[in-house]
Amino acid sequence: MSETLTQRSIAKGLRMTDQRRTIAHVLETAKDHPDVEQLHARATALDNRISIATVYRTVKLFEEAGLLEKLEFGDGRARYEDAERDHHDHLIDMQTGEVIEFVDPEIEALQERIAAKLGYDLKDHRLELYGTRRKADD
Amino acid sequence: MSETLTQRSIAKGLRMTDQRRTIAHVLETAKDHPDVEQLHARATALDNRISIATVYRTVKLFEEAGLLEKLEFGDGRARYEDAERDHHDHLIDMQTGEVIEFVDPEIEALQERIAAKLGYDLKDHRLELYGTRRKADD
DNA sequence: GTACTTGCAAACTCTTTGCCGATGT
DNA sequence: ACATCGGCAAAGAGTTTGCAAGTAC
Repeated sequence: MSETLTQRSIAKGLRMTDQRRTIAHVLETAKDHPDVEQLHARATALDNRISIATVYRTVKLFEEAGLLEKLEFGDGRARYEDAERDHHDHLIDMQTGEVIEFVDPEIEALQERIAAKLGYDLKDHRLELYGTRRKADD
Repeated sequence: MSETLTQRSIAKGLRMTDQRRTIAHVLETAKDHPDVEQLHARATALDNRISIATVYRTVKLFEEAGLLEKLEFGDGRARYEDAERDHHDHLIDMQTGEVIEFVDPEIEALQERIAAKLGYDLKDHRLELYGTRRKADD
């Protein structure tokens, strides 16, 4: 489970090219939540034979293989993170765009409880929870 | 507080045109979470002098006036709902796109607690919480 | 009357795709 | 060798914007 993204890609039967290896490396070493343009910039810095189309194709490929998780925080750009990392959720500051990761056991239970109340089986559905909190609202 | 969107728009000093009135009416009577294209279709059915550009401009205007809340559920389309409605959160079925509204006091407390733990003052920031739950993952 | 609003079409941003030469296995 | 991949440029989807005519106040 602590294999590299490249190793897991190969294990999934994906063909490993220089471009994919570089993109995988960028993803693995990213400590933030880069969007595709940022991934491309970082990948190109390591190897300039990588087009943005390839970055899009690669992240989609990895996502469909279950290696990456796609995150969409409402700014119109998709972000990706390693699906093998420990589970956590995200809190977004809508003013600054800052992304805060956190883990809270309650939210896990909460999602399960709400899903159960609504008759959703989490084995069959992937659910995402969107909670909004306004500045001075209730 | 139970005024119509049109009334609240006027109260905010916005100029009230036929188009805006119609769009406001569509928003008010919507029981689902229509995207801009759906809003335009419904508005046009009532008055065909409304272009999609005006729908985009109007929802943005209303949002900036604090009358509407913009929802982005990761499908690339923005949705809007009346900001004066009772507070609630959303759970999205990522397979079907179904949007489920719910209220849970715990999630409110949770957001406040996490924000406090991270040193965020909810008076100054609008925070959104994204919780992901995979089908067979933990 | 004047500043604001609208429709239209063009522009813009993010993402996907067709074509064809290049590459992995 | 052969299927697959990648670069490029064009196309798509959703959204924004410049402009000139129209409207609210």
